[in-house]
Amino acid sequence: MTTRTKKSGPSIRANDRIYEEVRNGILTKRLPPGQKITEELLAEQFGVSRTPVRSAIVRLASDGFVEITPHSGTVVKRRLPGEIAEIYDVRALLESAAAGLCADVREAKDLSDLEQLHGTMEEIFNAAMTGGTAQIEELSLLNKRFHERILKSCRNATLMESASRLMEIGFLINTYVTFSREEIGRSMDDHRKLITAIQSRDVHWAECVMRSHILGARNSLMKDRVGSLGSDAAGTC
Amino acid sequence: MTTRTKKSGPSIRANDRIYEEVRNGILTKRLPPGQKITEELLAEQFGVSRTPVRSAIVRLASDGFVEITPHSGTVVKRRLPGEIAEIYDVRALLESAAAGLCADVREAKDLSDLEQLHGTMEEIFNAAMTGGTAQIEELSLLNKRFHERILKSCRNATLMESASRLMEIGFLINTYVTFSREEIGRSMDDHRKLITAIQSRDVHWAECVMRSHILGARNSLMKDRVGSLGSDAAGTC
DNA sequence: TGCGACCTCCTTGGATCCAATTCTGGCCCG
DNA sequence: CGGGCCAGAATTGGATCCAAGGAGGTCGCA
Repeated sequence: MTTRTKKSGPSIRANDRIYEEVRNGILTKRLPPGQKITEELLAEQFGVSRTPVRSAIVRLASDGFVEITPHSGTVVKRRLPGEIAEIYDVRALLESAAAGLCADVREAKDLSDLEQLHGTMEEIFNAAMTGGTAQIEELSLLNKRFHERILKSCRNATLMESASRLMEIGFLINTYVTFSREEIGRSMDDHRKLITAIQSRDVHWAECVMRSHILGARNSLMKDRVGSLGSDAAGTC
Repeated sequence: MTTRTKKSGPSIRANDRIYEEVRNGILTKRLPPGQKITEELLAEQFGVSRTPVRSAIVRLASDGFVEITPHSGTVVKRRLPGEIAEIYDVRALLESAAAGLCADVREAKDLSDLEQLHGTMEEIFNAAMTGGTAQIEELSLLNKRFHERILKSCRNATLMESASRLMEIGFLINTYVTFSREEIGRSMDDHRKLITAIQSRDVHWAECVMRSHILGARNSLMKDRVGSLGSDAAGTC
């Protein structure tokens, strides 16, 4: 995770802009793993010198998005397939704990936010079911927000940060992996149950649902098939 | 965590040297929280230009050791007291899982390494008991190695990395916090039990011992007292 | 023809200079 | 006497230039 430097007011460092942009490119797979990144080229594309580009690349490397080999070059980091399972295992650990804590404190604002996020997701999903084209990217984003909202509500910034970090790297892998419509439906059911568990302050239930939710996604990802929905379904967890 | 750039052979980048050195200074509290860091000064101290210093600082910021405010300066990051509890809570989660996994696979090399580390710690501790001056720093380092060894043996690099990251930040806080001789003794008992649990492949026991071990340390740290041993005892977990 | 050494080009690492911004201290005015 | 404003100094951000190291191609030799 990057300790973001405070961007106060109108002064945006080229540094930050480039970091953000390139990171985005990597997450959306516009810059695929193994893609070579040259400072010169980026500098040209952004209309700046190599200096801010270098800063951005150093940060990207520090955050695990790219890999620098001295005097040779920088490439978008390749992730081994096994890492997917690892990441999801750790996410299951951290996020189930977060869900439990969230159920324990159960603040009204947390619940209403989760309800709203889930409601929007259901709308989009149902629209897709009734013939509309699935806004998969939108669903994926909302899903991420849902998980992040639970992490935030556990009142442990360290836990939140550790898990967020893993989520981002995870998305870096599974964005193009497809899930079936059934799997997405099950995922949304999980979210529903999660909200209910938190609502009823059932710490243990919340933990178990979250763990099951994430390990389920892990299992789906492990049997790398192409999915029965479209060709562009996105991660469900 | 920093994705360390491969330092192949004899070519060491000034970049890396400075990062390592400053990070070390922060961990040993030679550079206390809130300490201002100027590129110019560091450059002078290391006999290089500001360029590699800037790279190092960017990495340090990315790894959460310092905080950059644009055009203003860089300071060693201050950690709120509450973060200690947070970090130990998450460590308890991650490392107990690692201990369980370690007990599950139970490879001979893992056990012998742990035995050896523990043996050395006992020697130093006993020497201190019989009148010798306690090598607190040495004990602290061995303790860190012990925990890292368990993390390594769980065969999940992601888990290891997440936990290591937290351990380092933790040491950043509690290096000067003192533990009593009794507490250090209890901590070593925990390690002993941990080895036994792993030896007998008792996954659940290993998990519980580790969790208790870390939460115990968390509790000790929370009642920030000065301790009954010397004035320089170090973290026990 | 295959292997190895060398050489050139490409890319990054570091140094230095200039620009932009923010902080500080002093001064003026109310 | 206090607060706000302005200017200078200090410090970081960015640009450009030069150096160092590595990868790939080519030529020569066995």
